[in-house]
Parts: sequence; C-alpha cells; structure tokens
Amino acid sequence: MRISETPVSLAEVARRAGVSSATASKALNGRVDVNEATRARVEQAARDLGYLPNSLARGLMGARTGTVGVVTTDLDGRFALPILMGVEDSLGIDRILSFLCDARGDDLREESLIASLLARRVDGLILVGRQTDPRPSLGAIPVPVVYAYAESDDPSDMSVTVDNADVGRRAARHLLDIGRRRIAQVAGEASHGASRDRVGGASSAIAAAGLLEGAGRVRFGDWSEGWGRAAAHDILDQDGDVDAILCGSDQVARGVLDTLHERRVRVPDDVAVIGVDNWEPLAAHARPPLTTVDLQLQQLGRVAAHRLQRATTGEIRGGVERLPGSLIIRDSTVLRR
Amino acid sequence: MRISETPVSLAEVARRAGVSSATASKALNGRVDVNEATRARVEQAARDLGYLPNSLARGLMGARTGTVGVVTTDLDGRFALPILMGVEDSLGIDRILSFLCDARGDDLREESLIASLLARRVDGLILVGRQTDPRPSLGAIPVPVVYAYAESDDPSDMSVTVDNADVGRRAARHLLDIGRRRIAQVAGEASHGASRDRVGGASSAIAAAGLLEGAGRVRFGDWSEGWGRAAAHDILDQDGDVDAILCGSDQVARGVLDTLHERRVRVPDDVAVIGVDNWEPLAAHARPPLTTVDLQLQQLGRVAAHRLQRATTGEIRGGVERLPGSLIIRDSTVLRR
DNA sequence: CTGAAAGCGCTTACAG
DNA sequence: CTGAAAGCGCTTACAG
Repeated sequence: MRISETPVSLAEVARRAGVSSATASKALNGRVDVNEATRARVEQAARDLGYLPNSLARGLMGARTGTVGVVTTDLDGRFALPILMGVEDSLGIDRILSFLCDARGDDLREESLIASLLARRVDGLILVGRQTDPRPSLGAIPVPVVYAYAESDDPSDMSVTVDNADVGRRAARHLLDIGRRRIAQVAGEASHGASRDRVGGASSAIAAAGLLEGAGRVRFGDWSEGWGRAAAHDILDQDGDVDAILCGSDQVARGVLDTLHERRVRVPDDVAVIGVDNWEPLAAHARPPLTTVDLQLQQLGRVAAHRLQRATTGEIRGGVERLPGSLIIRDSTVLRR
Repeated sequence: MRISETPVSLAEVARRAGVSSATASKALNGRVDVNEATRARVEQAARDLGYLPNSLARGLMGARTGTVGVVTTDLDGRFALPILMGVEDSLGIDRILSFLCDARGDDLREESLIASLLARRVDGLILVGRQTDPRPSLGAIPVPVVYAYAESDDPSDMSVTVDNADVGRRAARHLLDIGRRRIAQVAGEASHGASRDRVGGASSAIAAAGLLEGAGRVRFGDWSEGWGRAAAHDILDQDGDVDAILCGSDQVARGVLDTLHERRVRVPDDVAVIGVDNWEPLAAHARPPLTTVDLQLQQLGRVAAHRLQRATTGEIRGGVERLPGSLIIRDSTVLRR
C-alpha cells in the first residue's frame, strides 16, 4: 500500500479520474449504481494518489465514526490486556479502532475521559474494571456502554464478567476427579468478591461430594506469593493430612509450591496444587508446572465488544453475563506422560 | 459534569444564549474579543445543555485532531503497558487521546492499521516494538512517527529505546561495589541484541575493574526460569567459586534463586543475584526479594510522546535516544536493616 | 449511470 | 464586540 506523504482529498481523486466527487464517493464505497469502467478508473486514481478517505468527514455525516472508547483503571495489572485483545479481535481491527485510556483509579479522571471520548463521538464505550466487584453505573449517556470484568451496579446495564463461583467449582471438581479427598483452600483477599465467590463455588462442590468434613480450613489472606508460602506452612502444621491445596490465584499457588518443595512434600504425589488465572509466565514455569483455571479474559473482551456492537446497531439488551473458567491441567495435579 | 443523553450542537447552545454560533464558538474557546457577560451566558447555556463540542468537526477544520496512534506488537507482553502509561502521562490524557492497536507481529496487519489510523487523521504515530532490535522504517508518511523500544533501522527517524549496555554496566558495577569479585553471567537469548548488549556492558565494567579473569563464563540461553535453574546448576558444578550471578532478566534470576535455594547456597551471603526488568510481581516477591535493574519503560513512553509532540509542532529532530536503567536494590544482593 | 447541491458541526477571516 | 458567510472533506437525496 502506497501512502501519500500529504493527505489527498476525494476531490483530487475525482479530478484525476475525470468524474465528480459524488461519483468518486459512490465508486469507492462499492455502491451498485456505478459503471464498472468508471469505478475502475476511480479506484486506480485513488491508488495512484495514495488516497486515504478522511474518516472525520465521514463521521461528521452522522453515521458511525468507527471508534470505541475503552476506559480501564487497571492498565498496570494483568487483567486489562487480554480483555483489550479480545475487544480488538471482535471489533475487527481495521474497521473499528479503539481509544484506550487509563483512569488510574481516579473517578474525576474517569469522568473527564468519558467526556473527552464522547466529544470524539465514539460509537460506544467499554469500561474495564480492576476487580470483579460491581462498580457505579454511568447512567444514561448518548452511546451504549458495556461494563467488563467489573459489572455495573445497575442490573439493567450491559455487563460481562467472570463467573467466579464456576471458577472455584471447576478447580474443586478437578481435585475431586483425581481422587483427592482432603482439600484445603488458600484464598485471596477476603474483601474481594472474586475471592469469596471462588471459595463459595469450591466449597459447594466439595460439600456436594460429601467431603466438607475432611476438608481443611479456608484461609483468606492476600494475592501474594508470600501469603501462599505462609499459608502452606500453616496447613502442614495444622491440617497435616491434606492431599490437595486449592489456591485463589497463581501467585498464591507459587508460594504454596515453594513451601511444599522446601518441606519435601511431593507435588502432586502427596499434595496436588491448583491455582487460578493461568498467568502463563508464572504458571507454566512453576515447578512443577501449575494446573490452574483460566479466566478466559480474552473471550470476555470478545463478548463485551460483541454486545457493544449489537447495541450500536439497535438491539439493546441489558443484563449481566458471567463467563465460565477453563481448566488447564499441568503437572501440579496430574503427572503427564 | 452533566452529559446530555443526545448530542447537543453549538447552534443549540448559541440559540439558548441568544448569540450566533460564531460568537458562541469564540466564547467557549476563550478568545479575547468577547464580552465577558456574553461569554458567561454562553458558558452557562453550554453547561445547561450538557454540551460536548464535536471534535470531528473541529478536526476537519485542519488543525490538530488531538489523537495519536500507538501501534504495538507486544500487547500480551509486559513491555508495551508501562510504555503506554508513559505515553498517556505525557500526552495529557484529556487533551490527546490515543488509539491503541496491536499488529500481533503481522506486517500486513501493521500496514493496514497504519492506513486506518492515517484515515482518522491522527496527529502522530508511536510504534512500540517487542524487542530492542531495530525494525524497518516506515519511510515518509504524512505525520511524525516515533519508534519506541525497537528503534528504526533508519537513523534519521526518531527512536527512543533502552540503553542495554548501560543496564548491564549498572548491574555489574553494583556487584563490584558490594565487593563481589567472581561474577558469572546468565544471559537471555543470544539472538536478541538486548541480551548481547547487556552482557557487553557488564563485561566491560568487570574488565575495567581488572576482574574479567576471575569472572565465570557467560552463558546464553533463553529468558525463562527453567533456563535460570539449569544455568545455576551448571555454574555451581563448573565455576564453583562464584560470589555473584548477573542474570539477563528477572525470570532467569528467579530460576537461579530457586536452584541456589535448593542447593543450600545462601543469598546474598555466599552468592549475590541480580536481575533485569524490575518486573514487580516476580522480583519483589522472590525469596529473597530480587535486586534488579529497572528498564524505566514508563519514562521511555513519556520521552517518546514528548518527542512526538515536539515534532508535531514543528521542531523535527531525528536520531536514536537510549535511556539508562535504574538500579533497584533488594535483599538478593544487600541485606537491608 | 452521473453530477450539482445541500448539509454534517465546527472555525475563521472579514464586515459591520 | 458580534454575526453572516465560506469552507474543512465527505455523503446523500434528488434531478437529469
């Protein structure tokens, strides 16, 4: 693709092709009522000149602008990224471009960002939260909004988030499936809904198997390796006979693995360990590689963008959608090969 | 800030204030030749109506559009993010918004993305690479371009990247400063310039101290924990008497720490360990917490955006700018308190 | 099938 | 200090 060094207008293309701008516009936009020879001439002229239609002008005409705004508050975290990629997947990158802005956890900044995006006449907004706990709704604004990861507190808004109970359930079921019976849980921060919901899902699966008695205590802490290390020591000292540890995140699981390794507990032979996140650099290179529940954030991004697009074209449907996790089996629960 | 549910035009604001659109425009844009009472009335009307100026229309008028395109090929990696945040810092988020697009390592996709961005009349482009090795220049296009992280292969383009030799040098000097004399290096991939340049910088610092003799071999591998573990075993077996290990990345360093811990080598007493990246979740929670050289990527993003802005306003200056690293001291080299 | 005209929402000389 | 007019680069009825 040749790109002209200075912008070329439709009028110039039309002139070179010997037609009016109206005809040039129709030819380039694939309208049917254009002579094929004319269309070819216009297209050739556009190519020769390195023409790139000014999408601001097009956007002014009232149709779509072909842009969406993605506002995150978690750019530095690891959640926004995969979601963003999913959004891109689903928007079709060269039709719709997205403005990415980070509110950095500041509500005023978020407000002014949104105003700024609306001034640019984005076709819609995706708000990506940093925790799965609900966030305040934006209320009524001129374009559709999808809340991703953190759902809106107004159930009539469109929200897409992770089904944390399902995530916990899948982790627990896997441990049960491989025959574990005494399952301890090392959860993340008790103040996070994600943490509580995962524990809830796991515990109900364990209870359904009639094993809640045999299970170790649930320990809440934070999301760090350090917490995982400390909790594992505590488990070995207090709940001595566990045969599996279900962790609230891969980071916690890494800490747990560390302690087990240090205390010569064999994984998975003596104790199976499972995490949540499937944060590759941490999980895949753990020793042994870590079984975990993937949050499918990229898929979450795809679904969010897809809902936004449907809303843009008219069919507005509110409601929260919760996406399931996906089990990724590695050596920390089942020795492969 | 009140936002109208349907877009409001300048004409409506003008009507409500009882003036012409021209006057309303001037009043809202802070031009001087407007009666203060009139200005107040217009501003009040704008507020009442929840007016948000249509920036497409403004962009059409030829001035700046207040948007830049950021094209990355490393969205999933950890380098693009901090750079992006730096870009945002420096653009001043509610004046200039950035389109973020991921080319996903596909040259054709990159090309079509850039065309798409130019069609939206961005004021400039920042191209973020995934490795520091030079990438092909885009050549002449209608807007200024800054190459970030991966410099352009055309030295007259504007590039901002990491000074990897400096990074290696800082790591080595720190080890020398704390009295280490037999320093082994576990480098990343030999095919990456980043890897070779860090080794180059470190080796020259070690040589300058007259200690290249005493140093262990340089081992190239990849950027993983697994490589760090293997290399550390090899070092203990072959170069038995090292008192420091300089690693090409934090991941490698984590692997090295693992092996040292397993073989009961005390860190930092017997062997000091240093990484590169300052990838917080990995480095800060290592055991012991890892001393490392921060790549200052956010600063890199700031510098890139700042150069872009200067270029936009006229003063175009090509050339490569290499930013130094910054030493972050933790317990793996110096026991604090 | 083609083109002249109007209009999208602003801003900018230019008169008054 | 204020406003009528032209124009930015497109697209869209509407004639022809």
